[in-house]
Amino acid sequence: MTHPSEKTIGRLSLYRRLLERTQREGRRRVFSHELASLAGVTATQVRRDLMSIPAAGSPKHGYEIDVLITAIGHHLDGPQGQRVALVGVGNLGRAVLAYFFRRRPDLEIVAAFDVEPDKTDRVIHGCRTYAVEQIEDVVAREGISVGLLAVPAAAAQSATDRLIRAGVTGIVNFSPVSLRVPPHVFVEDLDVTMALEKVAYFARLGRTPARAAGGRA
Amino acid sequence: MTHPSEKTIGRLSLYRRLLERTQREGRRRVFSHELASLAGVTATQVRRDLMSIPAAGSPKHGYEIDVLITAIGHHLDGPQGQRVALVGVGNLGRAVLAYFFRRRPDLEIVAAFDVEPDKTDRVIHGCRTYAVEQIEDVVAREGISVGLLAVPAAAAQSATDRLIRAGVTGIVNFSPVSLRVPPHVFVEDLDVTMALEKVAYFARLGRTPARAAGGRA
DNA sequence: TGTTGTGAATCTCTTCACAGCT
DNA sequence: AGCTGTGAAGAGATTCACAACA
Repeated sequence: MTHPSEKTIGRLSLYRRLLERTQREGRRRVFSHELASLAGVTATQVRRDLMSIPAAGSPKHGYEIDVLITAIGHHLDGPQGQRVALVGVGNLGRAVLAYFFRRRPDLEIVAAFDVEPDKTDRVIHGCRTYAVEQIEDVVAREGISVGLLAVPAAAAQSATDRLIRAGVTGIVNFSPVSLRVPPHVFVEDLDVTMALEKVAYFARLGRTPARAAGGRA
Repeated sequence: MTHPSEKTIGRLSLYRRLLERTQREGRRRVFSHELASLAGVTATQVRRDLMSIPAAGSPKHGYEIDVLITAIGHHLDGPQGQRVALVGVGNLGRAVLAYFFRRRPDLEIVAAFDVEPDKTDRVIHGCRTYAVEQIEDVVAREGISVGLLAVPAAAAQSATDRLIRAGVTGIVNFSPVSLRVPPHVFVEDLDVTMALEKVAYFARLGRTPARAAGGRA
């Protein structure tokens, strides 16, 4: 029972959402092969991931959904939630704001930043917007630990530096550049261009790269 | 010299963009350790990836940037480009349209679809929009092979089915559900919720999962 | 019988180590 | 000396195979 790997953490996040949906449909229990089918992975993979929680199921009835959701939350979520800042209030930034508005109260986007004056000092989807020069002050004052970076490539590194100076230790990076960060800061890249080129490549080849299609990456 | 893996394909796409930028800055040659530094990976990784092209460098001067860009393009790109369809013209869809407008002529978004009548039969960032019922007709007629899915979770599977019926063999999926697709269709998930939860987890732990921070995933 | 939990085997990817080149 | 190209080793992730259980 070692620490869950990055891949496992990602899948646990996915399992939780699938379980919440399954629960809303009225189900109380699931088998590993059912959850696996929803997630597009193997049943063994699901059980292996759940070992790291750890969550116990019964060979007769599978896993209790509410127990599983609680157990996953106990490992994924902090004890008192985490606050998030968004940098870049363009189309993508607004899409992210709209998506997370009131969706995850324990991962709330509490401040957004932009360079353009007509996008600052406003409230968009419940989120106050500021000028990028205020990142250090506001992020530190609000106790924000996570940053969402939705700015053009040229502005990405300086925004990153500001976030890290203010105490952020994790960044979701939508911009198509590799960020330079100190070793204690975790970066997850969501690179649309890379994704599109990869998909175009395998779409053209008409084959999937050595794994069953439809599975999560 | 086997087929490049999915990870390698993603990195080659990244290298190409970094090389194009380096070239615009006036450079003619790079060493593997320079490209590695820009990409956030090791020099050995870069050379290993370039082996699959294959691209040859000289121990004296490194790699010729224009040769490298051509060689990568020769493997990543199809001979006559590929056409892309977008489903979902909300905030996210418009962000994607704006980003790719005239950026990659060989991967052009030539049609967009939405359910809402006020978003259809228009031209947004040079892209014609249609009703989702027209997906089969338009995608087949335009010879589109790649789909970008930016719709709410509830609409994702039916949009996927339409795209696949019309001949699409690769999908970039922004929606937080696992798509059911036949084995010949490649899906790449860009799941913002999963990314945010993963980042929040490692931000809280203050450690990076068994690799140097700042590298690409 | 059908499922969970898990050691062992397998597979994939990354890094090491170094020969060969200029 | 410093780099490229690459076989081999190492690390990590997934799958196999099966004991234990209800």
